[in-house]
Amino acid sequence: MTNKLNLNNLTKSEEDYLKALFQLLIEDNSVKVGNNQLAEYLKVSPASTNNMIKKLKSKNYVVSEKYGKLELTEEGKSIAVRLIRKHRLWETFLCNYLNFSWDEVHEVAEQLEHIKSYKLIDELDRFMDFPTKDPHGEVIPNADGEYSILPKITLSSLEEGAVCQLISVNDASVTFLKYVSEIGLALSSEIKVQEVREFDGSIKIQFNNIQETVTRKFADNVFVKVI
Amino acid sequence: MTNKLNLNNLTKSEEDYLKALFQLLIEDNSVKVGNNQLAEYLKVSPASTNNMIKKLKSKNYVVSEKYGKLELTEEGKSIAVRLIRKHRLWETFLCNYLNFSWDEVHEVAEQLEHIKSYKLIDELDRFMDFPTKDPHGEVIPNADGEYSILPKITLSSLEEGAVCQLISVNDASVTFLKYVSEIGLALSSEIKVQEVREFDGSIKIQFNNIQETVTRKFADNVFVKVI
DNA sequence: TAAATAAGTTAGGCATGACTAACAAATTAA
DNA sequence: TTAATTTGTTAGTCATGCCTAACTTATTTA
Repeated sequence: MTNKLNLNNLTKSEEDYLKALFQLLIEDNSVKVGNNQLAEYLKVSPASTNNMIKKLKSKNYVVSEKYGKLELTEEGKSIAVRLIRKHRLWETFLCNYLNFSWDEVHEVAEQLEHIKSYKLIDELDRFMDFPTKDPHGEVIPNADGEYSILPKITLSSLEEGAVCQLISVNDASVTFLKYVSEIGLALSSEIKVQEVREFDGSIKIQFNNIQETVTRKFADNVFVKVI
Repeated sequence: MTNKLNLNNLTKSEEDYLKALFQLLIEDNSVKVGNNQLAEYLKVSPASTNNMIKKLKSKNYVVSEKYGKLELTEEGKSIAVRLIRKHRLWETFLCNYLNFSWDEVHEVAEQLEHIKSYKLIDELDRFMDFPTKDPHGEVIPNADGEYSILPKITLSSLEEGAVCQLISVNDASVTFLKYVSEIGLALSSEIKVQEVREFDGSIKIQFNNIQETVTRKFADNVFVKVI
């Protein structure tokens, strides 16, 4: 178990970098995450990333060799997981209690996840009776930072004829989320891959008696469980 | 009615200064608020305040002449009121739904009031069924920024023999709030001023068959209605 | 009313976290 | 195996918002 007592005097930026790194490294299970990749993910310049990584290394949250790949220390991971927990609990609250829709919660949760108070988030958790998944289907880490990282199978990775169930979607793009709900997809929807077109990677799918053709980019953001 | 469409691109600091100025000017009904007074209230140096006031003047939130008293424009007031609304709604939420006590809410609400989302705060308001007072007895402005500023009579301003009812307390000090609840005072408590001591301004009060002697400083932070 | 005090302002500095431009190292391809 | 490309680093700049020290203007009060 990692240190629970540190009062987390990190800046908003430091937190953003650690969370981004965690999502690239652990959630996306990348073999190598480099400086430029992190910069692109965060939409800042490589120079800014380089600076911040130096700082995070000096604080022992990040480890890397010069010109080498970036890695998180246990401490770094622990901070990132707590941020993810906060983000997902707030998203759940916004959706389930404050009438926010799927696609409206991300931006506000990005702000709320930086509020510093252990009591706040643990009480919010209790208030909602300890939810285990957020509105996008993502697992919410518990107060001890434990959670299962489900292997993320994208819809785009399936072959023709496969039948699957929608378990989560990438929440980072409002337009994507709007599109998902517009065509009628929802968590747990059963999807059949009818045709995969070599030419542009687009996929013809069927669900609830609806047929749709979606792009490769779309299918990359839809995570499924094969059934 | 003031402009509702501005998307409020103010920094946290700018918001803090506007809110502080509002509380000194309007809520405390001060005849004159100067640079140093504002600096002291915010616990920053007069030089910092001077800088920020320049910036807020250039943005038309503040008006003042060189070496003159500070004043808020309508726009400035409107922003401050919205911050106060957010602060008090969050305090109410923390107390009534998340098991926070009187003295724990202020610090977290100071963070939450800077979250930028009209929907968030209006939905929170609706969720709690439009409360009109926060846990410390302060009036919560409505979504249009309207609210009554009750004349604040401090316990310290009363004379011997006066009987009054506690309507609100200054929420800025944790130690003060702890003390208030420890001695058994609560909102609506009926208080009788038994003795005012010239020497040090301390006051002997009686409430719920309890007798207590409180300091002048304490009595300055307790707001009452004479009955 | 002149000196003392209080209040307000300016100048210059520092930390954070962005940026661009220039350069160095590593990787990939010809 | 060298050249091209990608990736990473460094140097220098800028805005924000804080600071101290020095200075100016206003207000008191002796």
